[in-house]
Amino acid sequence: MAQKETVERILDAAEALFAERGFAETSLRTITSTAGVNLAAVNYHFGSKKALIQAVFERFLEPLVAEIDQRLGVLEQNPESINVESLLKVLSSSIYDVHGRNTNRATAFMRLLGLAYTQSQAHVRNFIADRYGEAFQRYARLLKPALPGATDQELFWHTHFALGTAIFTMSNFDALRAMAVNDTGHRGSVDFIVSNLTSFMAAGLRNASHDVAAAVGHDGT
Amino acid sequence: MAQKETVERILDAAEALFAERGFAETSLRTITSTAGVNLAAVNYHFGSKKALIQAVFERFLEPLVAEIDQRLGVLEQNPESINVESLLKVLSSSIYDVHGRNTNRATAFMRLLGLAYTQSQAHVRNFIADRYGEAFQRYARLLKPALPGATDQELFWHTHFALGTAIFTMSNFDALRAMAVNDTGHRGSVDFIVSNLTSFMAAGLRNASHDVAAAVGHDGT
DNA sequence: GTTCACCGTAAACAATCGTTTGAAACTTAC
DNA sequence: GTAAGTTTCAAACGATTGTTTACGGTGAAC
Repeated sequence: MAQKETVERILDAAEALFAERGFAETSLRTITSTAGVNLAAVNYHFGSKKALIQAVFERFLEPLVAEIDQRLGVLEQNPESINVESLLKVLSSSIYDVHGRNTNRATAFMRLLGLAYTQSQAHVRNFIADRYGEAFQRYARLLKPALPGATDQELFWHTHFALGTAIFTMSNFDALRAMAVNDTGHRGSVDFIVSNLTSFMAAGLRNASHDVAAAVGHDGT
Repeated sequence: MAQKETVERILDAAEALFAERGFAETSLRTITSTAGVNLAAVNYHFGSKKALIQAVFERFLEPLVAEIDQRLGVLEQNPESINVESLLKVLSSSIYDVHGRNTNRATAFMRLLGLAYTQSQAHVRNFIADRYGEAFQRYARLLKPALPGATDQELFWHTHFALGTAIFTMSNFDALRAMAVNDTGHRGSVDFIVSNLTSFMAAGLRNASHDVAAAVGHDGT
């Protein structure tokens, strides 16, 4: 029971603590103490703190990307069913299916994804880009014909706008829900929020290109 | 020349370094050394690192919020001119006018705004909420009639979706631009990106409500 | 010329960080 | 039961962190 238990306990604790406070703000000592293992165990099993961070991402991204990839394969067999909404649905459904009803885990991971972008940790971005860049490119290839009329530049920025919308919302999910119940009296079901989020992203992707053309010259310097 | 020079040199260096690496990742020693002042000067003039962080935000939020507030006052005198686009334009124009053509400062400023949300620094969020919460509420009051047909719940979530889009883009501005030049060959001018961002947010705000109604029951549990 | 308040400086402070060490405890295999 | 290999452990390492101290310098007030 030795290794596997220790390694997974470290990963569980690290995942939760990183999501809660960030990478630099979480020390190995708080990780190992909440995991109930010795301090040296992290460097023994993972080698370094950076490697631990990457392992946390790897554990989560591996099954998720596999699920997305498989669903994209299914979608490609019915090309006429490919559109913005169905492509977005692939993502939300994959997250939901891979990590099931464990909403805490899913939101914790989304916060991690957001932190990977925001915290300067370049090695995390490089790791993700190296490891899963191919999957992202496949997704982008399918999205492009679903948004006819958009230039490559527009496609890039609009997809990252949509990505940002999702990451921000998920990474602050609990805080936003608390504010929502305070402001509106309704907490909002997960389905309700995800549906609204998907609609927002789809509307932005679909309509931004048409609206922006008149407002600015496409210099792109 | 003593005090003013030192204080502003510290603020300049801190602003640039915080934007570049984040708060926890920037030590007082690197701040004071790039500012060319003594290490103890930070604690002497500001009291602590937290107070320095707040001072950095205060220095650039103060004129910005004042500019936004003034523009909202102008807008309110022509109520028929109030719509989603004009309200979003108030924000982008204010940033542009306050920090002028100094693109570096503006993007650094954007990253700081994003970091304020993302980095767990609770004291920053509390400071901003206490200081500038009133201005945010005024903006929200003007936005509501600009989005007729949306329920309070939808209004809340969609505005926070838009907020997330902007914050994510801002806080990763340089990284996204680097990816853009890699993927598309174009870096994208600030005007181009801001225009696309505004269009994306406006499209999302306008159209999300209509699209979502059919897709999910408005349970909001 | 002395006082006084303010500012800059070098040095040290205590705390915390990630990492390493060397030996004990354990598991596995023969 | 012994040897080999793996995992755990307490302790320490060197480096870096934010903060404080004690002292030197400056310039205006009177």
